[in-house]
Amino acid sequence: MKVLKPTDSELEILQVLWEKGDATVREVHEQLIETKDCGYTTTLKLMQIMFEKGLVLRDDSNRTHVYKPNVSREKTQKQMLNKMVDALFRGSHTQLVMQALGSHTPNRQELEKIQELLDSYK
Amino acid sequence: MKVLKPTDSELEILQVLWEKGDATVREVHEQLIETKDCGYTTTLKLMQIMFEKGLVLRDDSNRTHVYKPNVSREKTQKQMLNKMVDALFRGSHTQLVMQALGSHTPNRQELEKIQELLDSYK
DNA sequence: AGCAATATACGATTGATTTCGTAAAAAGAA
DNA sequence: TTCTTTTTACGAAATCAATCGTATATTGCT
Repeated sequence: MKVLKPTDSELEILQVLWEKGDATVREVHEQLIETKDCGYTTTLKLMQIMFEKGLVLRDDSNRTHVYKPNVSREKTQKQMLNKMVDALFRGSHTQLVMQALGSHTPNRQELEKIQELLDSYK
Repeated sequence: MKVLKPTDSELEILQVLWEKGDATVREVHEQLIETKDCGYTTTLKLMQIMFEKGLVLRDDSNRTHVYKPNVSREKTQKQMLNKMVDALFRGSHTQLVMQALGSHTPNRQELEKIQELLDSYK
């Protein structure tokens, strides 16, 4: 399986699809224009390209096509995290963890979750 | 100050400059071709563009210009980390930390470092 | 002085990303 | 049926990223 690297715009669309499970172009677009400014056909075109790339699946048995993700959130997270670790943290995951923890203080609940995972490694 | 988002190639060059402190195009290029394949003028052009963007400074008082970073590694890390948290982790730094920890087991020393930071939050 | 090596400048190309306009088909309303 | 709305398809423009070729200047060597 080849590695697919979603672009920024594609990630925005994947976000919506991951949240909803599946969605039409209209639904995705309505969500997108909350935070960015572009026309309907732009969203459509992007999703068509994503389909060609295999990033999403679509059901075109009805006039209004329904799209759903063909890459998992977790896998994409891992992939892009690894890329970032290589490009910015000299390959050290731990450095990235330290930086992420350092720039944002977790609340009590989050602390516990992290502690749990940490303990499982000891 | 405007947010500058280095491209992948620019990050590769910044890596070298961060390591060395400063460097000529030749020095950067020699390092780059260890891992990627491109011509000297390509590296030169990229560094010139980075200068125009303000990503690097350069001393052109001598024929051979000397470049140095104009953005810190740390700040760039934070910036791109935040972007990634927004784009992929629903804004949750903790989610990113969990994912990073989960996909790569830290060794004893790293565990301690993380534990220390964690403790400082309790 | 003449030649080779090295440096910068700059334009051009290629490919990917993002955007939009327009056309055509389908569905729905008057 | 006729008009409007919604949808997909498609092509094209605009921008950016990455690459290279060529020209020109400078340095250093013979």
